[in-house]
Amino acid sequence: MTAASIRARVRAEMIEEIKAAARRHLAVDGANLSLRAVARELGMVSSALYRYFASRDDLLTALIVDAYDAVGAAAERAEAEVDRDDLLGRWLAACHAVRDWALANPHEYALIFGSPVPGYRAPQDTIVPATRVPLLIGAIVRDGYASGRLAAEQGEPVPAGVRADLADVTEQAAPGAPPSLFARGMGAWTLLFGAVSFELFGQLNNVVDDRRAYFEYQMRAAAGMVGLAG
Amino acid sequence: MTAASIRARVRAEMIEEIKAAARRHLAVDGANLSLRAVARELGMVSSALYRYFASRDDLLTALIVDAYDAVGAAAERAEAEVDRDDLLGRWLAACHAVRDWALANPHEYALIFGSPVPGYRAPQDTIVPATRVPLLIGAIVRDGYASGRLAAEQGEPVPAGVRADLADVTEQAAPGAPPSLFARGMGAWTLLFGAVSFELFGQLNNVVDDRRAYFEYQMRAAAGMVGLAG
DNA sequence: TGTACATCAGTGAACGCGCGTTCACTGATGTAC
DNA sequence: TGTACATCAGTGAACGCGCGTTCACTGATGTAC
Repeated sequence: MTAASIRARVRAEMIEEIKAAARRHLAVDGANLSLRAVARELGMVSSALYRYFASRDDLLTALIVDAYDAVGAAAERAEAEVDRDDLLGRWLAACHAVRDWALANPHEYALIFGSPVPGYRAPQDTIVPATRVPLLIGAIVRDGYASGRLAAEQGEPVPAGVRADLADVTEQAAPGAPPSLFARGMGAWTLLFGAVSFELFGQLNNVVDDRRAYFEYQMRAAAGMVGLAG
Repeated sequence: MTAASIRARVRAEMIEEIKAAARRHLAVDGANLSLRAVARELGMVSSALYRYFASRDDLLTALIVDAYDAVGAAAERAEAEVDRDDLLGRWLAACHAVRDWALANPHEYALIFGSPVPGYRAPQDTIVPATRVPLLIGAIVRDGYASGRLAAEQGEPVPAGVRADLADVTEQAAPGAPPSLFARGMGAWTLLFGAVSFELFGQLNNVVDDRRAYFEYQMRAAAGMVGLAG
């Protein structure tokens, strides 16, 4: 291992340490992250961070990208363990993985699925990681359609304009499947994150106790909307 | 009109002006609202605000209560205009009212349905206003059940534990209706706010163009979940 | 009707903090010859 | 193998801001007699 590559590795480790400290500080400041507080926690002077991130927004972007990647990877990992033919099982595994990740990392979840950060403009880098969960849902839907278990039309008819709007994204996420089916998948995706947000952001306080059972019920209902058999 | 009541009215108007200025500043600072900025906009010195609100958190609480009341009132008003027998129409009217209000007041929406404000602890005062929309959905569901058009059981079976959890809140929101039906209503409620949040927080960017048509489709699908006939 | 007193809104200075970012610098480590 | 130079991480001071909250005060307006 050359000296240069050691230096690069140390640098990469330092970047990870900075991000880890910043993640811990999300709990305190929310998206209003303080560079100086992060530096203090690492025993550095605040200006030293500029060796690693060009600005506070750049650090925030890195946290956002990591968070999308982490929740996406968690969902993919859980879904991959389920028998390919068990469509409902794949969907539920992904749902619970998203929820478990969110409960374990509430502030990172809020960073990506909560209120937009005032004054922060998301750069292009966040787009691809943000698609991992929708792509996963697309894959389930596509498999269901390809094997003839999911119908193109079911339940509420999807208006022609909406189908046209979704043609592109369907081709990317679930190639070969009809947009009308993908539209239902997007409904399930919406219900998934709506349910996690409600739980995390306190709308279920004093309403539901067994959060996991309630969540699973709602996710089964979402699956029913899509046509995933029980 | 007595002098005392004039003084009280002027005071009430001042409180409204402060809240209006604060609402405008939500757009800039998000939940990280600056008292000094609000005072500046009103041409006052920051300490003067303490005649009206005991602290920054108190002002935030007032904004939160107002926001819940505003979105609740908007939904109630729209829903009230629809024929009582048109359950689907009542639901869709409420949905569009929520979405329209959110699009017109995105920062207030984010304040109540976005990430929790770091360091802010919601007092009891926010609980009742927060229930207006769920209560409205409860009323639709109750009417549907009372008139025999909504079945107690439909779609995914609701686990016994979840039904037990929801017994109390069902009795309050939809007295006489079965918790299994109200659980479906909560799914619709979740999908409603999930859809609005996705639209407002940017998850639909570059995905869907005709946001209104897409939203209405998803809300019809949510209605289908509950059993509201088309 | 006139006067003494109380109430209350708003001021301005101060306390004791915090922040992101820049800049010239030190000193260690690596590279090229 | 040894030396001159380049690279790079981290320092510390500074710039120019911001903030919530307290406190003694002024002066206008209302109340009680």
